[in-house]
Amino acid sequence: MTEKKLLFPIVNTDVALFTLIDQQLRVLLIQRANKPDPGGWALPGGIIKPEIDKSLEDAALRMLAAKALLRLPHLQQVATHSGPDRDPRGWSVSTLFFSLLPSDQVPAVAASKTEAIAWVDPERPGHRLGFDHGQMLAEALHALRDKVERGALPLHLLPARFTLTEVQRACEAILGRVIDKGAFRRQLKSARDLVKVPGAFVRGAQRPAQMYRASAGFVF
Amino acid sequence: MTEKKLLFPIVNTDVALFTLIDQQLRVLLIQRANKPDPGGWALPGGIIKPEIDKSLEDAALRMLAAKALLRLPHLQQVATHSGPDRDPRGWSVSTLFFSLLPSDQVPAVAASKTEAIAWVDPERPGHRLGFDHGQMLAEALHALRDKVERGALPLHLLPARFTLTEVQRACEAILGRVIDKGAFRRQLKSARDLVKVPGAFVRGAQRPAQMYRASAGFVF
DNA sequence: GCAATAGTGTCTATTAGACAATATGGG
DNA sequence: CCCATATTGTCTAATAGACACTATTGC
Repeated sequence: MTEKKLLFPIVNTDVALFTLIDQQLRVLLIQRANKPDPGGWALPGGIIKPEIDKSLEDAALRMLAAKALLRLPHLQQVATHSGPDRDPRGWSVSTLFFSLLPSDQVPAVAASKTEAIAWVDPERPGHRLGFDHGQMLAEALHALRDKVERGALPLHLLPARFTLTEVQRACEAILGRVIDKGAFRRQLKSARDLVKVPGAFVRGAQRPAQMYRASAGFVF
Repeated sequence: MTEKKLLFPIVNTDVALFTLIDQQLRVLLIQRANKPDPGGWALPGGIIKPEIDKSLEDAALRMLAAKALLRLPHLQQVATHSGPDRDPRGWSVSTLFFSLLPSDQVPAVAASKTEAIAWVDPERPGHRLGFDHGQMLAEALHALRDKVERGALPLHLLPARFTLTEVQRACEAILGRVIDKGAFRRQLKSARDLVKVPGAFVRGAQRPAQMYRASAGFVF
C-alpha cells in the first residue's frame, strides 16, 4: 500500500458501543472490509464528511445509524487521540465516544454484507484490535465505569420499563463487582432519575417487583 | 472577508492556562492579531502543523512555548468541539486543554509585539470571547474544579517548595470556597503526593511552617 | 409450607465538617 | 505577654458496607 502524507489531518470518530447480553457487559467490534487493515477488528467509526456532518457527534451517530438502523439515546465524549503514526493513511485525529445500547435492541445491530460484527467482553476482546483501538477501548471502559461509580445510572442499557434489581445488575455488569442491595437501593431513593410506573410488575414464580422508568429530564 | 469552505476540517487546539495571582485564580487570554476576528479576545491556541507536531498535545505546547518561553509541566484534555460554523474559516475541530502555571512563573508569560495578553478571572472574563471560547472557558474551569474536588492537588500552581497552607489556598482559589483546615490536612496525610523538605520554614512574624515538595511520581 | 426474589431495617466503621485547643515563632 | 499562623485533637452528623429480617408471589 502506498502511504501518502496528507496536507491536512484525517478527522474521524470511533465509538465504543456497550450493551448487556445475558447480563454481561459487551462492546461492539466490527471486522473492517475497507482499505486500511482489511480483515482487522476495530471499534466502529470512520472519517467524517464535512459536507453532511454538523459535528463530530453527528458524524459518529451517522456512521452507527448506517450500521445499526437505530438512533442512540446519547453519546459521551471520552478523549481525542492524534498523531502521525496511529493511522497508516497519515496524520490523524480521532475523537472517541462511548454509548449505551438498550439490551432489547441488540438484534437491531446486524452485520452488513461486507463487515462482520462481534459483541465481546470489553476486558478481554478476544480479537486483536487494529490502530490504537485497544487502548481506546480501555479508556472508554474506564470512562463508563468512572461515571457509574460516581452515581450515574446506566438506564440506557435497559428497556423502557425496568425493575430496581435490573438497574443493580446493569451497574454490577459495568463495574465488575457485586453491589450490596440495601446500600444500592438507599442511593436510588435520593435519585431523581427514576419514576415509578403505577401498575406493572411480575416476572416469575416469586414476589413481583415494582417497575420504573427513566424520569422525563433524565440525562446519563 | 471571503469565506472559503475547505475540503478538510481545520484542526486546532486551545488552552485554558490557569495560574494564581495574589492568591486568585486567573486564566490567560490573548488579543488576536491575525485574520479571523482580529482584536478579539480568545484562549491561546491555533491551527496545528502536521509537519512538525507529533500530537495535539505537542501542538498546544508548541504554541504556548512560543508565547511564554516555558515548558508546561502538564496538559489535560477537556473536550473536542467541532462544527461548520464555530470558526469563520470553515468546518473545524478544536481540542481544548487546560494547564496550570506556577505562580512564580507568571512573569515569563509576556505579550508579543502583536498580541496583548490578559490574566482574567475565569468566572468573569471581562472581555467578550470570540468563537465558542466563552463556553470553552467554562468547561475548562469545570474540569479543573471537578478534578480538585475529587482530591487532586494542584501543586503545579505552586513554586517548587510550598507549605500546606499554600496548597489549601490554591484549592480554595480554584473551588471558590473556604475549606476547613482540619479536614483538609487530614486528607493530605493519606496523600502520597507530598514530601516533607527537612529543613526549610519561616515566612513572617509567626510560627514557621513545614515546607513540602511534590513527590517524585506526582502526576496531577 | 417451600423456593425465590422484592423490599426494608439495623448495626458499625469510616469520613467530612465544625470547631476547639495547643504550639511556636517575632515583637 | 500578645499576635498571628501552624498543627493537632475532639465531637458529631452523615454515609457506606455488611447482613439480617420481613413480604409476596407461584407451586
